Amino acid sequence: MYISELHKGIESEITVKGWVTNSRSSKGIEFIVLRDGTGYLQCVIDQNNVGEDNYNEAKILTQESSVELTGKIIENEREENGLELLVSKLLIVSISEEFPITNKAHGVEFLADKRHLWLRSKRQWAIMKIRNNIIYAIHNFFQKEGFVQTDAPIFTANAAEGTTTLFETDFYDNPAYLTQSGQLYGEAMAMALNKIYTFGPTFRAEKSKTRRHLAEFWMIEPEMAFYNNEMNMDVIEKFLQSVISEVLDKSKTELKILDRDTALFEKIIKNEFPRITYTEAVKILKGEKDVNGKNSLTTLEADLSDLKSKIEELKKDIAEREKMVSDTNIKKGKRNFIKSKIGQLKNELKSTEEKASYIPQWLESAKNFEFGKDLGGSDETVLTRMFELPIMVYNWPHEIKAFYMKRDADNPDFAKGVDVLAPEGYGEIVGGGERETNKDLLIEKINEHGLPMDAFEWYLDLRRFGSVPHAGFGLGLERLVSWICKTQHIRETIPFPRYYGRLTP
RNA sequence: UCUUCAGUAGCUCAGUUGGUUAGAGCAUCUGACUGUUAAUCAGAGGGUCGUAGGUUCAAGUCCUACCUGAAGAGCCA
Repeated sequence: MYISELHKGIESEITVKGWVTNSRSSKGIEFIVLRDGTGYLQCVIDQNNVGEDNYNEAKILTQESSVELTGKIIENEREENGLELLVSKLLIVSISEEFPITNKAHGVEFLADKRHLWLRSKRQWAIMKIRNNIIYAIHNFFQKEGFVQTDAPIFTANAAEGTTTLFETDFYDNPAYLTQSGQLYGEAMAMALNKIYTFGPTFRAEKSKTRRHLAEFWMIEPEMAFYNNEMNMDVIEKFLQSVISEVLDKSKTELKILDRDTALFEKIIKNEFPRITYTEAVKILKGEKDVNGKNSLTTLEADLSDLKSKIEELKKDIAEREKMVSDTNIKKGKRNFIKSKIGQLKNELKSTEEKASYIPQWLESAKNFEFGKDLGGSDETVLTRMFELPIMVYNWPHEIKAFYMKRDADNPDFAKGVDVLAPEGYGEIVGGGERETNKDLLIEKINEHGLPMDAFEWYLDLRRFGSVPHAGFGLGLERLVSWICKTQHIRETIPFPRYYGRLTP
């Protein structure tokens, strides 16, 4: 029986198969926390119940040893899931060698090296389950809305946007690149199937070293025929609300394990997202325009002074606890507990100081933002800080957007693109817009970007044969997972992350 | 690519102004304990201080270069 189904078997005799994730012992009694991939369960091995042979076997169980345990399921309020297994029989499947990942703290590099084992830990388990639910919710939404899922190729002859670095491979003695977007192919398929979406891996060879970047990530790219950018934004909003609402519903346990506050999500699924133009966004960023009485520059300054007082508090707290540790009368266990708390506080202090040190730079960068430029990571953080919900920034200067973005006839300097910025500093999770339908403008743009025209002949065909207005967007799956799970780094959101400097395991 | 910080036991870290034989917790092993929740208690083993040079009577500690990692910027989803 799977641990997730045990509530059906209370008071009955069942067998669970899994791995020992933690064990504690006392004389004549062993407590084992078993995980089977579907959940966690405390199992009690009492010498009086299992007999001496089984009990002696239980004593040699190491972390991650695999076992089959038979016994009676009983209710126990002290446990997280309210259940406990009174073991009557123990069968060892395999005794594990010393497991490198313990229940204590580990550094990021060590965990990344041991990713294949790290995935077994509770937090990673919860993230992977949420990732799965997000993927399911995405398909669910599009399928219900009548979209057809199609696939774009991974090998491509050239760049879609030309600006970013590509991974080059050898394709039968010719250079080929790993795709950085399936969008152009999505457009072709939308002309054949109307509303479509692609769901596949994409690759960017940028040497980005931030907590928001991966070299290999999964992207969802819907494309809709006969849609303009306003309709596109409506879809994005409905889509994100639908996914979040489904995750809220299905991933309660996992969100709790991650200690994720879901109040924000409740608001998101009930309220329209603010839509602001790039021009407005710049004004807000520079502090020239307030949002609900809030000014970006003063908000940032207030954040800074909050951080500073937090730093003082932490320092005081640490000093007090260090005094407690130096007391010789204190019990060893208590002292270790305080020591580990001090370690935690020191880490918190370090990251708070780091954060505080960046704010003045962010302030400068916000104040001096040059109209016409793309929003940087810090600008996005400042901007989203002004709103509670995700925000949609639309109508961007056409020069900083891709060649296929539709020019706004009323404001020729702008293109009908839209970016969705996630709250809490998670940045851009969606980028999209309406596509250019004017073939001559497209040709002009392709030349401007210095792209090889012959590689885009097929794309221009889409404008030659029954061209229609159409729009779409791209969602970075890992960015969404990262935000929903509130992870420290995007590398926790994919089973085996690939990023600058990381190719194994 | 740039800026800042870091690299000491299997893991997480401490190591004061350069000064005796390099320290703790966890993990491992041995023992104690009949309801533990990161269990606790007693004991044991475990080190090329990232690498290479240099300064010095003396370097984990100071200097230089390189390697690796982290955070941020740039670029982006």
